[in-house]
Amino acid sequence: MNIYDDLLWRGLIKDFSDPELKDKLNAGGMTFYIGTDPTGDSMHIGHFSSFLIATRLKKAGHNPILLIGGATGLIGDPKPSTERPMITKEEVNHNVKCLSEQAKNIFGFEIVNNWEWSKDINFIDFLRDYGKYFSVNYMLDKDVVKRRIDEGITYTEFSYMIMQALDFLWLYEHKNCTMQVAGQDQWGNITAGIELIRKKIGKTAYGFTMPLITKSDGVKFGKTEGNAIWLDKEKTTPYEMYQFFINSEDSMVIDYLKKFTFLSREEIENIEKKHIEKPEERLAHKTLAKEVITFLHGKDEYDNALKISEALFSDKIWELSSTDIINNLKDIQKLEIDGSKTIIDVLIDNSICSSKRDAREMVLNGAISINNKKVTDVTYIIDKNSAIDGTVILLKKGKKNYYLGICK
RNA sequence: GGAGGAAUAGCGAAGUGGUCAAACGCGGCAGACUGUAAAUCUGUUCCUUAGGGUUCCAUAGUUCAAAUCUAUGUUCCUCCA
Repeated sequence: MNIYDDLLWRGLIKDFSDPELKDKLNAGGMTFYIGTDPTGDSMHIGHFSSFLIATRLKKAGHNPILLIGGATGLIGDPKPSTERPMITKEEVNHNVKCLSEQAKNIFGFEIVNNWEWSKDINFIDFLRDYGKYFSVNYMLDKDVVKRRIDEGITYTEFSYMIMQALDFLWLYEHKNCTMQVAGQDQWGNITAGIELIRKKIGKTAYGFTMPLITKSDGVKFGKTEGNAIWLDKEKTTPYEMYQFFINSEDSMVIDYLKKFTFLSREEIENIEKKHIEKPEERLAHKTLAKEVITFLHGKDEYDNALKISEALFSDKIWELSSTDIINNLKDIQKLEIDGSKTIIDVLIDNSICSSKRDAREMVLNGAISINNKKVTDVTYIIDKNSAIDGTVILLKKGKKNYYLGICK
């Protein structure tokens, strides 16, 4: 299967700048870029899917460049809802450094920073050399701007698309970069770049976007309990990531396999068949977790995540000794246990519950287990006596949240 | 610069002097059923030493009593120039 058909089958193509691009994609040999702004110090699962497209294209013989927006990150891409809070220059620099390193480790692409060519453009030149190519009418017609007309948009964010357009132009001129790939929310910015290149130097550039990955209710994919799933294993442990994927909705899991893994069409269709026959075995979920974690963190981390998950969710754990537990569960969240405390205090001190009222409610609801036994007594004392072998306390909140306490 | 309007819990949105810790919806969390899925049903969602305490943009006031009235300020929106 050629790359275009493969991307199409995986549902990774949303907007497409030019029908000609299809043949160009299949021919290979294009230099293209994919960008991200340094809004945080780690990429999350949302970046992952789009960067994987770059890997797919690379495998098809294209040449990827990764752009980190050290300049555009200082301005802020307009969100559909509200103005972004500005982040400090120090923070941006820090994030640029973290993201560059992370991207290099995971994907190994050439990395550029648009600060390099944006920093010396002065305001007058900006207006004369670039502003002149954009009519306000054209800019107002962009979806991101339109959606902000009622809410309000500052001149700063309004200007963002020009900055991104000049990135594309610069890369075209200096790196022979002829294509830009991004998420669907970037479509307006991509076309602005294509327009600028056409008007200013009379060349044709290309671009396409991938659709936003959502859950079945339309909510953006990639968050759990309000937190993003980060690619940095210090921020989201492989175990947490395993749990995230294993809990994917049945109705979406095949779609995720297409978008997050390199498995072939035959392999995925085969898994889909088994998934439909025996959904309770969750083969698709397990494969998804395995593929992604192995790609990001390697086989050892995956094996460990799998081992923890199987231990916690199969009751095998109760056959293990305290030493085994400590060695095997290194990724689950730790509890501070010193001396003896009531269960309420333990829940609050470890931010498992937000207040005493909340903690008491959890206990009374039967949501809290210590070493797999439900605790419904709010005065229950946690100390060595309640620990396995006098050292290990495994606390569970709800069905899926485990915490490990070690008594010394 | 001028004229109007708005600001309520994570979000949306009721409430226009006491019966308001503030209806309702969404979201979150938990329980039941399951397969660590979805759907459904139930409970819960400011803090608490369970007596109460602190809230409705901010500050100052009126009142026995303020989310609700007054003044000033802040922010946002609409229209006019």
